[in-house]
Amino acid sequence: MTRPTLDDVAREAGCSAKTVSNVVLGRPGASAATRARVEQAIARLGYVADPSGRQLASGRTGRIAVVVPDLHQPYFAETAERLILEIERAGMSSTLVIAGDQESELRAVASAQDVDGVIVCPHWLRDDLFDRSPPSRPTVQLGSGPTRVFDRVVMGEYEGFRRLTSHLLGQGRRRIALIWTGAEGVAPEGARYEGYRDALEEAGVALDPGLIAFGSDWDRRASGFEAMIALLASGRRFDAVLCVNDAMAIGAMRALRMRGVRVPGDVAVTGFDDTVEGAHLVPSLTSVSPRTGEMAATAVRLLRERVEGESGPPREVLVGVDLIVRDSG
Amino acid sequence: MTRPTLDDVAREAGCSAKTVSNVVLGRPGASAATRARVEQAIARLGYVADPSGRQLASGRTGRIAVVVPDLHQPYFAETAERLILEIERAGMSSTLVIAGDQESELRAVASAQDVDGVIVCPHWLRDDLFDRSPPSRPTVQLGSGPTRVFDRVVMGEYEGFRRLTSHLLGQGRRRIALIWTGAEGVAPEGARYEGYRDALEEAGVALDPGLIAFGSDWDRRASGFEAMIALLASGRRFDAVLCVNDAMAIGAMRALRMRGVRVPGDVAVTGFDDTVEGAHLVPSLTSVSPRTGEMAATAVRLLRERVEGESGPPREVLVGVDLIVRDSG
DNA sequence: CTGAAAGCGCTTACAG
DNA sequence: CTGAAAGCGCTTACAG
Repeated sequence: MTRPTLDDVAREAGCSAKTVSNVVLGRPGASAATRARVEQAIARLGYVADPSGRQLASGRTGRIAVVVPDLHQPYFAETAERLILEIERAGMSSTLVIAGDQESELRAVASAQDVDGVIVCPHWLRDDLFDRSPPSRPTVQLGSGPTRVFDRVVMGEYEGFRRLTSHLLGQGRRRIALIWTGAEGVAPEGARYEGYRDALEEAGVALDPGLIAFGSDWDRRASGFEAMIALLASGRRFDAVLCVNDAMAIGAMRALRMRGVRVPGDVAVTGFDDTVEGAHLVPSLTSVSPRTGEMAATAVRLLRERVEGESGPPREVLVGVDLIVRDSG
Repeated sequence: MTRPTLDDVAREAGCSAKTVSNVVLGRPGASAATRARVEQAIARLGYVADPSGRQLASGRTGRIAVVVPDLHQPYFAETAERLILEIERAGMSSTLVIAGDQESELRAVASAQDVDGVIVCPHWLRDDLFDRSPPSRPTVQLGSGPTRVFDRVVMGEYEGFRRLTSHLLGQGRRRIALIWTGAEGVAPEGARYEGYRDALEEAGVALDPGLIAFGSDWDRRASGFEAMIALLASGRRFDAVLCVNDAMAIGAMRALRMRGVRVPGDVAVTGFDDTVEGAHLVPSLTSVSPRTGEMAATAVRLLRERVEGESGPPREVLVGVDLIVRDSG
């Protein structure tokens, strides 16, 4: 009553193990008649290939590691879900690594074990970390980040922020605040910021640095709340606020509601990520949707190519975004 | 420049592979001197054991499958996160399976491959499904569900609902509605319902079946919304609503806000699960916290015992809950 | 198109 | 306390 092995099937079918292996792997090298005999034997014995033997012999695990900083923030949960389903669709399995700090995030990439490759949604990684501990497996990065050593799938952050800003300007709003992640006083930079800046410039509206508020990002919702409280306390007037992501927008809306500011009447609020949570808020959150399905599929494709031996320099694929106008602005 | 193997280490240390294996596995059977030589050799060569060889030889993968219906509902995302971190703490790795329908949920349990055991948060499973396809690996169930074939870790659902109901009664509320999951007209049953019923009975308040509203549960938030719209449309008076979980409470609050009903002034609202999302709502959601950390740790412990050979009938561990009173009721 | 044999990198009785 | 050998269940050149 022990599990049947490849040899059992071979004996049952009257052929060699090699032939059974060929049939199981769907390879050529088996006449139709032999193939049929093997398939019958497999069905009769209820044979299922043992992954351990296969892994040891082939050097492939058929498994991909997905690395995210956490699962309690909707963006990462939804991204992980997309990736896992996409990996399964590709006939592989996955292992989800939750890397809650820089050390574990680095280890997940530099010491990946028991997987053919890694897809990482980075939070703390920087290029220089890999000088001493290079990735142990082919690695693809999903989402923005400061690293340039892997293949990258990036979302249209510039495009998204530019379109959000233009959309608010189109409503006649002129005092458009920005809720940003990072230390107070460190000037914003990067694609999202440039999209905001360029849209204002195009409309001839001066960018007021006093309208930029910072959240510390230990928790996205909490830091959006914190940033908005600070912005309100500053006494500056504003009629819209662009938040760097949905989670911070949710925190910001909470602060506005507590202070009795009406959304979108007094202030329009926008997010970025198009999370389910934002869609269910009242008022529902205007946001930018990053086409996460396409991003996940692209990340899996790039990684599989690397696993198959693709060398060459790091590649970058830019995936488009969609503006999702809802009730908040 | 190929990876060093156990034999390389043995040669370097001047001993047999078996001894190296003993040292790596932290087993007795190696003098202090030998152990030191082996450890030096390991460090010198940068040896890391290959999981494939280990798996094939030992019959153990060191990996546990975690099965959830999805990751975009906060309860499942947070539960998966807890489990994965707990599994890692136990020195094992995990593979997260997202089973979006009954067939894949059953397959994840009945045809688990390449793992030592399975922890499932069931959504569609029923006992009779396992008559024909029994679990292929030791399996533990986390959360309530209609199955009795595995070890189960269940939360204090009865206690939680009873305490929530008593809490609302203590505020003087008497018309306490219930937002439930399931088909219209199918009488509610189970621990949560009994907690509600018994608390009302204890207070001498008659249970009004007209105050029970049903959501179809294809999406929790959406079905909470749907159920509340129907309840409001029924014209029945109520001053509180107990929702079967946080996600449905979030949908219900959205409906109340849309209709201009004040929370908690006109109607108190409570959830169940204590999700981060509920805590960030305005007004923040009163809920019951299931001690998810303890549940996850218990599930992992039970499963490891089964993997180690524990036989015996299915066990059940009841984990307590905490009442979390916030602003919504 | 198919076979017999070697080998992937470990662990595990079996000896001593 | 340690060694030599067999074996886990596959795949992969090598032959024919």
